[in-house]
Amino acid sequence: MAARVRFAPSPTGFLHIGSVHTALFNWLFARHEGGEFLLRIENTDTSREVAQATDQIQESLRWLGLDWDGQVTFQLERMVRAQEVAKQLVAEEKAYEDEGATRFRMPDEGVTAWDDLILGAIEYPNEKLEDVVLVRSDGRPTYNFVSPLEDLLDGITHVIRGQDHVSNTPKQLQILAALGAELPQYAHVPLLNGPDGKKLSKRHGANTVEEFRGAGFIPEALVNYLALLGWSYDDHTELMTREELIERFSLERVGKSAATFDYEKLTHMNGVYLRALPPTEYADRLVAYLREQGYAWDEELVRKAAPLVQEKIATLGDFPKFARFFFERIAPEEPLEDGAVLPAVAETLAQIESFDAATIEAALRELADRLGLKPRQAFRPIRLALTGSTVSPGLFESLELLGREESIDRISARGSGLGGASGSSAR
RNA sequence: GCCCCCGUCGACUAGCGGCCUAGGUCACAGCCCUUUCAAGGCUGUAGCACGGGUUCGAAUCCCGUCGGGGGCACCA
Repeated sequence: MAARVRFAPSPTGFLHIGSVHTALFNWLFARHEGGEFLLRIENTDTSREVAQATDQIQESLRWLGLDWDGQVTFQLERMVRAQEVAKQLVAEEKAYEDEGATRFRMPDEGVTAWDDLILGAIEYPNEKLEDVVLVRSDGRPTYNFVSPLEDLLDGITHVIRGQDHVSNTPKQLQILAALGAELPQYAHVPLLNGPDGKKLSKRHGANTVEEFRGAGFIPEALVNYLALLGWSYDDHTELMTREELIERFSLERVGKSAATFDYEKLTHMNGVYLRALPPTEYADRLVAYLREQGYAWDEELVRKAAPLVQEKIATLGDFPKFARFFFERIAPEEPLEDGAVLPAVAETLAQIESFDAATIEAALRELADRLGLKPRQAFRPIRLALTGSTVSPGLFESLELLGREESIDRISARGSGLGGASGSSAR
């Protein structure tokens, strides 16, 4: 039988990165096995918020490239079916009515055991199993009942989920057994922690797919990084394409212990992916990102600036700060302690025949040499006057892009009203 | 409190009894390159939680301790 797995998020807000992690493992497993990856929404009502969250989840998965098979299913649609099954269980005396609710009769001797594909053999003493509520007194079935029931209905062969579900497993196993179901295999993947070892939360930084997207991470980097949390291919391979991940993924190589989400490593990897992009595609992504983020900067100028920053920034989100000076004048972040060279620079720039990076560089180096200045001494004030910062893209390329007139303007205007923005503004 | 799971550098991990004076990556430090910042190159700091066993031999197997996480709802 072909493998069939499912990702079953509850529609509460945005998709959390921890959920994405288990979704990814499900997806990689399904694709590797040539099986199916189902998307099931565990909704318990049909409010507007749920509808929005449902759309959001799908949008996030699409952005990540985690495509699912078949139609999205909703837990709520299975409510009546679940109630019927509960009645059947009562009729068979495997469950009983209790103050209006339906409870499952758990065995109180022996152990419930299963061979977890990741954790290995696990035994759970049945005496610790409570008679869980199957259906609430208001008629709504509970998670621990519907979830395994839906797995049965959907023909799920492998339940791949977070380790926070291991103690639910014996309960669900008992319910499934009472239903006469063929039991699925279970694989509990390690949880993700924040840098402080605690559960990943708001204060650790980006948390949801949307936040990572907004911060300028790109999906292939995020997917690659996430795959490496709790799974590894060998002792040295880290950069892998989507296809390589699918080809190499296996549950046998998934680790048992929780992993700490390291934003710095993700950022580094994102930079690696960004730099490896063909220039045109890099520009495309940058343009799309800036548009998404609400920047109204001139697209042609963004495309021209793109190659100047590609080698420099690790996330698309760094672009606005790093390259804003291309779009508006910026007051120097620190005083020009030695701006004496500037008039000579302006003059030089006015005189050179062609205003391209190579010519500019040659002329300015010659100027610095003539003034007996080291390159870094001579160029620092120029960079500051031009970009407002001591950190920027290549100086000569930036001058070329800015153009002769604007460059000279900025260099001459220093001290006199610099900071008055011109051109289009952001947000 | 009870139950379950986990425990290799600061972080992610390789290691499934001898190949380990423990390898790779991020971070960190130094050097090189360099118009700044990155990138890149080279070098380095840093780890088998602890204590008992088993074995000729243990990071690898067993037990205990300690530590961490998860769960114990008419939440999902």
